[in-house]
Amino acid sequence: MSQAAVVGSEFEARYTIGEVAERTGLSAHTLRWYERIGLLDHPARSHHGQRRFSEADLGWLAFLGNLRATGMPVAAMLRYTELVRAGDGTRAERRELLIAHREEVLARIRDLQANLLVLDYKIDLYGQDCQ
Amino acid sequence: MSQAAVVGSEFEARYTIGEVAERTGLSAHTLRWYERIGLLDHPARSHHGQRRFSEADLGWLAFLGNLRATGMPVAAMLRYTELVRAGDGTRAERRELLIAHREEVLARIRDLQANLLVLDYKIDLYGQDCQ
DNA sequence: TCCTTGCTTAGAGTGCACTCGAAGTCAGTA
DNA sequence: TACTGACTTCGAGTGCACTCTAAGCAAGGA
Repeated sequence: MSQAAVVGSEFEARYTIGEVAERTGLSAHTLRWYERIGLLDHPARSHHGQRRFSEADLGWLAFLGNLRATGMPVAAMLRYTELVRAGDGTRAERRELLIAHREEVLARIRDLQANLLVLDYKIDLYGQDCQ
Repeated sequence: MSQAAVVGSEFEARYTIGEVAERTGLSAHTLRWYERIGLLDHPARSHHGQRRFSEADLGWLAFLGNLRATGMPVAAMLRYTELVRAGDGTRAERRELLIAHREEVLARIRDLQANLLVLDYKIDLYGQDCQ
């Protein structure tokens, strides 16, 4: 990590794309792609034109990571991002979107667990020695 | 469902591809594709050359459905299928394969639950009215 | 007779989420 | 001086799991 990253506020822009790639597990290509499609605000630039991401950018990427890890499609993440950009008037709608997504994730977990039972049963059968 | 489906043994072949499609939720196209790539044994044929699936075929498809629903890639399902075809000598290996898969699924569930906590937190924040 | 459902092969198309390549430039570091 | 890593556009490629089309034919039911 760069020395410049040791101090500073949430909005101070200091991480290079390479550093952010390492921290988030996304590739530099993907970060630029996120920016291009609108998932990510255009980050600050250094005086040489290189991207410099802030703590706030990292936080946003981490949240996108949560959505992604729970299987939200990019199109829905984009919708959410646009609501955030649209300001406080969209808070209720954002909340509903997250709640609907949570329901889907819960349903997926239940589904996985149900299917897991069948797997367990099959594994048990193999543990004995018929069929 | 056809009348012919009312009685008969596990190995009696009686379901048309359309009936199987309806029962499994897979399309007729996909069923033929499964057969072509080796996920499914060639089913019996009627005297006119049409596929006639047995109860046993349906059972196998249901099990494949479990694997699929837990996110097993087709390549791994194929590996498992080949082990089944190879006979009883592969039972230990099949069991290990299923156990390894179960571990992955459990890990995925844990991961979903962890990410869900963040979502819950965010939803809570929206429930109040800051940030 | 017409409609539905089935059959065949081989290949193309779909949707998602990246992922990479080309091709050239620029800045900082060892 | 050489190397590394950043920059640009933008289109093509990847991998997965289907999904469909074409084109023509056959059987069964209303």
